Amino acid sequence: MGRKHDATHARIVREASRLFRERGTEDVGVEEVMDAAGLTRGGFYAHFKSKDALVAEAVSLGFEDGKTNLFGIPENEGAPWLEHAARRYLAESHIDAVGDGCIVAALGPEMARRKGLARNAFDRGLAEVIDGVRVRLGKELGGQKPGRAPALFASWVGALQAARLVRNRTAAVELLNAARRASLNT
Amino acid sequence: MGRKHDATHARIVREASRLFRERGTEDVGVEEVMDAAGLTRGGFYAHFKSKDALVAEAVSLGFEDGKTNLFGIPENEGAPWLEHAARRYLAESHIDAVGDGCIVAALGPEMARRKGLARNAFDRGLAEVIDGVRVRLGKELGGQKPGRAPALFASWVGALQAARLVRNRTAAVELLNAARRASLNT
DNA sequence: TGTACATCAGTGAACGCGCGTTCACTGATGTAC
DNA sequence: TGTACATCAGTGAACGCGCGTTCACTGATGTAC
Repeated sequence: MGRKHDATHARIVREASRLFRERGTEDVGVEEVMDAAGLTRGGFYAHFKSKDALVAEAVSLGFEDGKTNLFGIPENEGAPWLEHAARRYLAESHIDAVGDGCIVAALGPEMARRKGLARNAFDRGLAEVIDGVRVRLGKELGGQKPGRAPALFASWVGALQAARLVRNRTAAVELLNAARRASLNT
Repeated sequence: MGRKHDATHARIVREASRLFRERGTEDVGVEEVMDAAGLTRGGFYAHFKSKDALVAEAVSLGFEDGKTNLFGIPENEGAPWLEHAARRYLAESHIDAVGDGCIVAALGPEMARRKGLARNAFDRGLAEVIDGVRVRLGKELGGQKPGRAPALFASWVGALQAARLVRNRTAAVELLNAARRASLNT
């Protein structure tokens, strides 16, 4: 279990996380993930106990990406966190960046049906994201409306999913903008 | 193509629509759908050209269910449509009623990745639902805020998905209530 | 510095298995006279 | 009303194929003396 092993492991997880977000966990097989990492199918089980274990790690990485995007925003900026985060999450570029985008928007319903390691990893990640939103929202609103965080984040997820379903790009961007305005009012 | 054929066809589509919403279109096979309809695998292709064709019909039926739930509300009641619809869509019972519930919340992201007949049926259904929301909202708000409908519906979808992901039932119901309150304010 | 051996990281072929799809067949229902 | 035939609706076995998983093997790297 040397450095090379760890680096390869991380590469597999990163490719898997991207592919799963782009096309779902059922449509992407072990071989395709290993191909993307520049390896062959057989080596997979030297790194993961099962595909479920890979999905779990890929999900956790997805949440790390998500937390970076949501919370990795300069705190000492003029505008409040909520405005920054809403603008970033509901950006037009997020419509296309499926593989690097929010894992809840990409895999939420599919994870809700799932059991095992992957589901556990998803539960943990989602709780962390919502807690993060709650904390930052609480600071800005001075402790009022503590229960807003989960529904607020959920409205962003729904908006992004809908924007990806709407074929008309202008309508999709308008939808994101309307969701952002609704988030900032109140 | 007699009456019996049509009745069987409808039964297959209904069972398929329920199973797909409950467990996704990839995890549910042709055999399981036929089993649920009390038939054997072989008869499937006397009814559908392909599994994709079945998914398309199941999706359309799902949207018919959804439109009935959203718009089949007595118009001559005291409270406005928006309040009725939000209360119904964001009801606690909708968390559990996956197979009979909103098909956008169940299959949205998976449909966004799809092509073919099923995707076309989904696009058509979603556009009809959003148009319906727009019309009813326009009547009540007297033509102001015409662009709110898509983001409003999307926020409901996101809230329902999130409520299904949250393991704590109390927190899930609070999330739905917060989403409802946010929909009614503004 | 060189040699011998152990461990590591990955290869490539093979395994069951379940899937979507096809097809020859069968029993039931409907129609013609 | 009865008989002969055609059509209908569904059966059950079989087909390729791709999947997750296993495993014997190999070349490269590291370690001991």
